[in-house]
Amino acid sequence: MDGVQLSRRERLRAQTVRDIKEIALRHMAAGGAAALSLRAIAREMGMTAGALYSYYDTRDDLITALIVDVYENLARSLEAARRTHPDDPVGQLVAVGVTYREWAVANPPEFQLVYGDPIPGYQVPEDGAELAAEHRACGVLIRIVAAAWPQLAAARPASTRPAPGETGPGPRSYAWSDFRPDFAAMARESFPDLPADAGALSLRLWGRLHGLVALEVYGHLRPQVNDPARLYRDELHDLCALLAGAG
Amino acid sequence: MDGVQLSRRERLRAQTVRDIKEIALRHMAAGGAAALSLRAIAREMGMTAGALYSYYDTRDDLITALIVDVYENLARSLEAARRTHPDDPVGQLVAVGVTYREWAVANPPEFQLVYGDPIPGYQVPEDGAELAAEHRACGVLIRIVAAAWPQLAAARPASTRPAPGETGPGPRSYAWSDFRPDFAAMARESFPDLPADAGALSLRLWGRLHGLVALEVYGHLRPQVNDPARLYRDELHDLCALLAGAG
DNA sequence: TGTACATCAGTGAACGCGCGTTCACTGATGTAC
DNA sequence: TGTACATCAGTGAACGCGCGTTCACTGATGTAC
Repeated sequence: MDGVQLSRRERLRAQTVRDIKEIALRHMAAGGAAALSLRAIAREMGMTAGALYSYYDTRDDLITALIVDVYENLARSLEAARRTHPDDPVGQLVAVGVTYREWAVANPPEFQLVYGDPIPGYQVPEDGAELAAEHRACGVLIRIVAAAWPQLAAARPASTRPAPGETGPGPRSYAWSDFRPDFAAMARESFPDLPADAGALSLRLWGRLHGLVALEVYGHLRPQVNDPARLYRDELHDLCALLAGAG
Repeated sequence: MDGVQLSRRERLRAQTVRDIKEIALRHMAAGGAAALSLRAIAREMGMTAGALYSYYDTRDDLITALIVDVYENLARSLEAARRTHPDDPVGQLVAVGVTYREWAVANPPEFQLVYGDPIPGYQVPEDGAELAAEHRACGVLIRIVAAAWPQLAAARPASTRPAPGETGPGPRSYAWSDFRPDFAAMARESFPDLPADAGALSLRLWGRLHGLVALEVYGHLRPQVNDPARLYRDELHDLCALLAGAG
């Protein structure tokens, strides 16, 4: 596949790693992220629990590998969705939004793992691997906002919608110093001239996508509405109005 | 307090129940909802694990009691916030939104318990107590939307913002049959003439409030932005534009 | 091609731990006369 | 006011369970000559 010749042993090993991860995610689907158990995985693989220690030094190492994997799959899906609408930020946002929801609904354990409760006893590794993976997923929205920004800036003087009525003065502008250095660096690396307001807008868009999706995945929408997807579609629709600069 | 004379035994018992719940919530703050353990609670209370069985028949009973408690505290807080701005739906929405975030940020374990991962092994009771409690919290938003609806309906012909550009035709209207009977009943009990579109709008507003709050509570905003509260404030601001009918 | 050696995935048993739950019991609190 | 009895919160020990991790080992796969 990737041109590197693998020995029989290496191929088996890679396959076993894939199996371990796949089973781990499946188990989480049933019992939540806290139900991730080395012994249970080994049992389903027909191995001894101790055997897993030739693949991961510790339970936390497995969890970290899963989390990084999940972020990367998500980022890949979102980026693919974005690319289906070249030169059309609004279309991109709809595609990414729909993909975000569909991914979450189709893979609840993955969603829980990265956006849900922290796993009891799990320590986030200090090498920042998780953070980098998360930023990659977030970068998709930044690219969309960056593409839309010229029109947006032209359509309205301030960077966000002006204040209606009695809710006080409109929001002030952001500066890049309002963001963490890692995040600012990630955004400005690809788009050196991007204003900080675009970063803020990206995060807010992320929040809007996330809200209904999180509620649905955790079962807080189904007891109320028959078709959560429709609600989400309507929401995406309004959200595009914000991006299109059409008031 | 409530006029009923309690025996010494009954007072002690009520106090113990309060202690149990308080300790349980505190433990969840440290280890997530999965870290809730009868033995750990008993240990901190200076009791034997078995002693807890004079208060709750089973671990799940304790969890149910906690969940209902949390929903009721939340609903009380939100309703109090709403009442600080009589006859001003936009002000109410801001107050409720701010309160929702502040409650979540101040009480992560409570937030996790009701909006986070399901607890491993926990079975939702069939008496619907949880659902009723959740509807109570949701009802606050419905009351706000209901109060704002006359102006909203006057400001725009369709119930939601018209479609900008190429995102297809605008959203269709909702009917109450699009919602679950319990939810529809809850909404129409207080507001018999409320159109179904108002129910949809309430849920969407809830989603918007929830998105940034969930991201923040689970640590997905702090690595990016210095002041998540400001982002949320800006978001609330736009959200009010939607409610005020000002396009 | 065959032999000697190194690698290493996996075994099986053990470790110490915390868990929810049950059960016979003790002893203080409350009640009826 | 005192006595006899009922209630019931809490004890302490035990149950069977699953967990992460370690360790000496076996035996198949791979490598060097």
